[in-house]
Amino acid sequence: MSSVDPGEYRLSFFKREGFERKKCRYGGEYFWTLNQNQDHCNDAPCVEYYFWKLPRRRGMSVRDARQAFIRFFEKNGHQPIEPRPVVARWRDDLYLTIASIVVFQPHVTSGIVPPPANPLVIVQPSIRLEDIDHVGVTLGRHLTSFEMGGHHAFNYEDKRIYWKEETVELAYQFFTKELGIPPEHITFKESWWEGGGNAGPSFEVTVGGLELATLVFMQYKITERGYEPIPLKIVDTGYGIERIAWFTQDKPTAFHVIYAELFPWIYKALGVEPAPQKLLWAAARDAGRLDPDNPASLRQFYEKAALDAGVSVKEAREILLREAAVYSILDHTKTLALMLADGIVPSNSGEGYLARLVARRALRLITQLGADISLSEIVERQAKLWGSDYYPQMIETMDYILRVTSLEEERYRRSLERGLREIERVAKRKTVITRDDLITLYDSYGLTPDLVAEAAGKLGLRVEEVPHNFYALVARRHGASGGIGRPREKAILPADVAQWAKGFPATQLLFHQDPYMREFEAKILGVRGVYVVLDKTAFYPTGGGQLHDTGKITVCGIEARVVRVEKMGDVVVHVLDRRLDNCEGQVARGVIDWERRYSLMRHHTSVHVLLGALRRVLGSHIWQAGAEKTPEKARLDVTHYEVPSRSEIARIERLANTVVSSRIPVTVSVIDRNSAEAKYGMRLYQGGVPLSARIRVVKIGDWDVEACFGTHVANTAEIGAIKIVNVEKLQEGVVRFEIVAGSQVAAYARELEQQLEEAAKLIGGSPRELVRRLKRVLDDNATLKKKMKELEREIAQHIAANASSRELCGIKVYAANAGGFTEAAREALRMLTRRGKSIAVIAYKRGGGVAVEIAASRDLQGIVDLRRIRDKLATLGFKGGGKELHVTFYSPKSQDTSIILDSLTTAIQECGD
RNA sequence: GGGCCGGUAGCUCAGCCUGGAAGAGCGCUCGGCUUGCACCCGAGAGGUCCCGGGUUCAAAUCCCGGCCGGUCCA
Repeated sequence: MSSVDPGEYRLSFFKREGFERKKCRYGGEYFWTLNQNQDHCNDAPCVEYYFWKLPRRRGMSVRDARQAFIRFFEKNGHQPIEPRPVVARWRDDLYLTIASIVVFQPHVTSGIVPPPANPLVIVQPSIRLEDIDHVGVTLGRHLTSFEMGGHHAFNYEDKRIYWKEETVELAYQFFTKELGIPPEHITFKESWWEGGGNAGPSFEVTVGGLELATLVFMQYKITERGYEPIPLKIVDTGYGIERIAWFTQDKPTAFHVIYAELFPWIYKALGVEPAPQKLLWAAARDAGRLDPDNPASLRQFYEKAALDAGVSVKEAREILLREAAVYSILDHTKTLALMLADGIVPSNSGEGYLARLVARRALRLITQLGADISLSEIVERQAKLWGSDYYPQMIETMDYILRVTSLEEERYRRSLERGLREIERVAKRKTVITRDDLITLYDSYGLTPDLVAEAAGKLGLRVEEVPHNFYALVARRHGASGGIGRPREKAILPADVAQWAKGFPATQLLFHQDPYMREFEAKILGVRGVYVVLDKTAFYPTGGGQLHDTGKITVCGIEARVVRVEKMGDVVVHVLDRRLDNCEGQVARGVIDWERRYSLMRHHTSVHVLLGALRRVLGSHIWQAGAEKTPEKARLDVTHYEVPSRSEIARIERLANTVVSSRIPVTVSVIDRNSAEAKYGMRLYQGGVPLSARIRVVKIGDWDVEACFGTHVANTAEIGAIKIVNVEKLQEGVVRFEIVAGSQVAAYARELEQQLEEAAKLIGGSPRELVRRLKRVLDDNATLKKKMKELEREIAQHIAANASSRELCGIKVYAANAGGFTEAAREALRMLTRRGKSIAVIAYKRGGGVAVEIAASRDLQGIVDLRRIRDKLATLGFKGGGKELHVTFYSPKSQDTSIILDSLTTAIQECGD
């Protein structure tokens, strides 16, 4: 922000109440206050925390603060809205809900969908992991999960709700009346907010050194030309619920307030002695000024706390870091419980990785403290605590939460073991662990430098000093990112065609009016080569994971095949196998390939049925991660933490088929988005979120309901049958189910039959006897293998026994020809050199030529060097080499082996000592 | 989605850097010792060195591609 018009912040509210605009003597920001003597902005890092000294309402818990917030704004004309999950599944550019406004982006903020209420109030659990390293160290300024209270107003050009004046006044009323803060202690600091392509002026509301709220006025769009006003002006406020609770209590850190119920217990569970109150308070007052990224600031922080508390700096640092670890564990376990309760499956990519990251951090901290408690035990406490407060889903999904947490613990334990073995391996080779080693150990095994140092110390290894920018160095190894967020669909039509198609009115979708329509007549609106746009169509375009229809279009005496159908916005584009020039304006007759379409419909409905079955058998964390329906089969990728067992798969299949035989009607309705969400929740959005005010809802009785564009059968009975034909792990946290339905079940069975028959034919016998025959063949194979081995051994013995031998300088020299028995040759070499003082030469055929392998008994180590006969063999056309006691040579020409053997023994004699 | 690490006996792994006769411990089988045991002693069986290609006289080892797992990061 370079030059904001000061007028943006000049409110008549300030004038009326007597606020003055001043400039902070430290940070230089402008702020508004009633206190004529105030010369600072009242915000960290310009002042230390002193809110404990202010008169104010006392003793609010997080729950109290949340309720007070909602009730105050409800009283002032706002409608309370239920919070959304912390997993932002409706966003393709974000994994987690990081603020209350995220709930309304992009559908409401873009103006397409009206807000569920206006104005509204919401307390939205939010997760931000950017500052995860600072959690605890700053004694409460940073949290990975927090509740963001927001009162939002959406001002349309023709409908104004409220804007800056009312927003600031509401905040002022809330803080003075609800929290009892003396007006002269409230500071409104001028600021500028940007995010998600929008921008606007904002006020930060600070009291006693603590920022309690931010009031944002979204009014610009950020473009290449700069800021442009947007028609929809949005009041976006964020009140820190946890901070408000902390503010009202005389507690040194936010954690003492948020986790009051867990407090004595967590120290005992972790085996940590709580920090002395004096030190804690000394640190707490100064914590607002701490810049945890700055080593100098950290040093000062500990020095000051030590001085104030009268302890050594070393002691202060140790105690406070241990405290920070306890706080972080509290923070991370709550965040993990939140993530898991909303259905995240930990994995190595996507939002799953974020859950694993949080779990890993907590586990490492537990390890660091040397505590003897399982992560799941702490997570269970958190889930019980918060589940009975604002997050009932934690209770509902408790089994899943605990199951997955202990799986993560197990995983952590295993990779820790793996890493420690790696350190041992390094220890064998060298005595110092370098910085590069540290980075590799962290990057490949997840071992943090302190864990390495501890393990290395035990092994007597020296560890190089950890670079201050360690994590930056790790990041540097990872190079450029592959793009943020979830992958987007790529272009399917040539750019010029896509552009052309946009010029037509929305195509009337006959397949939605009647999915059973096979033939129709429509007017040709436009033709561009093989691309055709009609005023209405029964041809389904690829979308929602369902493949397009095929068929034919007859017009002006031409019959053309429809080979592909795509959707560009609201316009359906038919791709033909020939050009339809000069047919524009004519009425065309379309006929779709019904077999294909019906198969697609059955598969599509089957996928919805399957999803319902998966949720019931595997749990409510099951979300669609991808789907594709073709005429041959359908596949559904879902989030799950392991490949389901055979019995689970059987249960899923049985349940799905029960739904088929229950003859459940499939109903489709296009309804207002807010009421659909209110009725069915986020579950609706399995295959992505359409950006529209009304959504198409496909409902299968009480079994499943999804927002869906596809064509469906009218009753589950039409599916006929569902067969799961394949289940596999697609990637960590995602399992793929492949199914066939309807007549494809028969096709699948026929294919299996054919395979059985083919196998039976190969093996001899009928399909019925296949298993029995196969067992026999495998047994035979094993016996044969064994016999072969014995035979090789016997041949080896034979070769060894028949080897010519002569004695040279007290060393026996054997020579033999092994023909084509390579393995036997090796074995014979071993036999002949086992007794000592012996050398064996064996020739055998290999490829088109002849190989010679020479070995000496181990007791000749240092006495003979077989490599010295290399020159001699080279004259015979051999190449090769080896070690002192074992050499191999090869000649591509077939040679008389007896001559070679003879000359070799001579050579050995010549070389012999 | 990308970087890094890994895949060798039923299990846990060594060997790979520096190419040259496939290894250890546990488990298994048999024998001995023992009233019994997570005891001890001896012998033995057990291998697609992940898959495919390349380099080489020679590849578990080096190079390329793929599959699978781990880990860090988007």
